[in-house]
Amino acid sequence: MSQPVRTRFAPSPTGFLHIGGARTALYNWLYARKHGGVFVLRVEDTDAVRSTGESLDIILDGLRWLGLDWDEGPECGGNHGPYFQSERGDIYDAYLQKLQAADLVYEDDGAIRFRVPDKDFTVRDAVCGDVSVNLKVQGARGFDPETKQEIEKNPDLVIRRPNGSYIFHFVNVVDDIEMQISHVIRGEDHLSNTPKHLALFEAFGVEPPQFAHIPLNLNEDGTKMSKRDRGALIHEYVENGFLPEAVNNFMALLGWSPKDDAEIFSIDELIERFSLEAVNKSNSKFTYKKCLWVNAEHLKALSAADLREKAAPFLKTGGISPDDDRIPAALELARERAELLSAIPGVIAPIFADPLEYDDEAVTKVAAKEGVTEVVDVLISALEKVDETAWKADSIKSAIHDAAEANDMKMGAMMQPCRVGTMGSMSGPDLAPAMELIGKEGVLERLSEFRTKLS
RNA sequence: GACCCGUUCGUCUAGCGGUCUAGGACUCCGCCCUUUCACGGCGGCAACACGGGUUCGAGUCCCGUACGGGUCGCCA
Repeated sequence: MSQPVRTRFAPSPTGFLHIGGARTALYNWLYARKHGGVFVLRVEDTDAVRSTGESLDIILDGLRWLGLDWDEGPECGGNHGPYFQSERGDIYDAYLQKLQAADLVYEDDGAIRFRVPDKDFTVRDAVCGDVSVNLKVQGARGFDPETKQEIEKNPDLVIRRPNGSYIFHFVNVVDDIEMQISHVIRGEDHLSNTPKHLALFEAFGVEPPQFAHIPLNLNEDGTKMSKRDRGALIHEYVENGFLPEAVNNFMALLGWSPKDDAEIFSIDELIERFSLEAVNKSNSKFTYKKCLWVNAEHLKALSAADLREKAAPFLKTGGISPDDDRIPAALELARERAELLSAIPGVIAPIFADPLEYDDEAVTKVAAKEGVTEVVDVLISALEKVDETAWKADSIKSAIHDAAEANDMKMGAMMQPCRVGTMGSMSGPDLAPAMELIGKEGVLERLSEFRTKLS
C-alpha cells in the first residue's frame, strides 16, 4: 500500500489545452508534489489522423506556463518511456499476446475483442466511493443516438482495430501498468469506463491503481464547456493577462475545497493543502468574474520585481516602454485597480502619453461646470509655484489644497478638473502621485492646453 | 432508452444527527474611509430540489420522485 506515488496526465494532442484538462493535470501534479511522487506526462496520440504536433506544442506550452512541470514525459524522458503512445506499439503487442495466451481475446471482422467476464467490477473511487457494474450485462445494451433506439450489441471490448492500431481503453491500462501509475486522477466522464479498465487489469493479473474521478466543470448555464466558451482555453488566460498562479488557484477551487474560509493560495500552499478527500462530488460551473477576482488578489500580492517582469510584455503592446524609470511607481498605482496584467497599460497610459488624448465626454462634462476656467487658472498658478525639486505627490496635493483655501474654492471641485486636465479622463490612478510622475513641466503643459480647450 | 454519478444562497462552497434562527467567498446594493480614482473596512439581499421514512431530534442517514451531468465508438 505504500508504493511510491506516481500520477499522470495523458492528453490527446488533438486541440488546445482546455481548462478541464488543465485542472486534471493540476490535481495530478498537486497530488504527486504533495506526496513526493512522480508526475508523468503521457501523450495519447494513437489517433494518427487527429493528432498534431502543433496541438502538442500548445498543450506543453500551457502546462509550462502553469508551472506544472513533469518528471517523466516528452522532452525530459524517463525510465518508463517512450511517452508517446504512437511509439509503444511493441509493448501493446506483447500485452495482447498475454491475452491471446490466456484465450481472453478473439478476432471479429478484423478487429480484436476482449472477452468481458460476466461479473461485477467494483471501482473503489477516492471521490465517488464504490461503483459496481456488470459489463456483460451493461455492455449488451447500446443506444443509437440517431434513432434514439436501444440496440443489442456485443459486450466484448474492441481493443485493436483492423488496421492494427489499439483502442484507448487497452493502451490506457497497459501504459498505467507499465508506467507503474499509482493514482489515476481524471474527469468523472471516465467513471463509467473504469469497470472496463478493471476487467483488463484483472486479465493482466495486475492490482489496479487507486482511482479518483473528479467532477466536471460546466458553463455558467450548466452546459458542457466547449472550446468556444470564454475561459475554456488556457492560452487565452496567457493572452488576457492572467497570472498562472491565479489560474491554478482558481482551477483548484473548482472541484476542491480547502474546507475553511481561505481562498487565495500560492502554489506551495495548494500543494500543502490539497487532498483527494476534499475533492467535491458534484459538478461546478465556471465563473469568469470570480476568476478575475482571484487574479486581482494575486496581482496585489506580487513582488515589485515580479510585477514589473510580468507586466513588461503587456506594457510593450500598450505602447509603453517597460524600461522607463517611472514604471515601478506607475505599476504600484496600477496594480490596485487592475484585475488583469492586460489592464495595466490602460490605467497608466495617460502618464506616459505625449500628447495626451482627452476623453471628449469627460472634457464636456467638466467644461459644463460653472467657474471651471477659474479653477484651472488657479491650479496652474498654484502649481507653477511648486519648486521643481519639490515636485512630489505630497507637495502637489498641499499646493492644490492651499490654493483652494486661498481662493475660497472646494477641494473636491478642483480635483475633478485637475484630473481631466492632466490625465484626460474622469477616472484613473491616484492623481497626485500620477502628477508627480508626469512631472511639473508636463502637468503645466497639459493644464494650459486644457485651459484653451475650455475657452 | 439502460446504467452510473450528483443536487446547500445567482455562482464557488462550509456543514460529516443536536453547537444551523445554515457560515465564508464572488457578484449586486448601501454606508464609511478618501476634500480625486481605486483599494480597503462595515453592513444588506440571497440557499438546505420535492415527498416519504428512521430518530427524542435530519441540511446531515435510508427509500422514492424530479432535475442536472456522465457512459453506452473499431474517439480519447
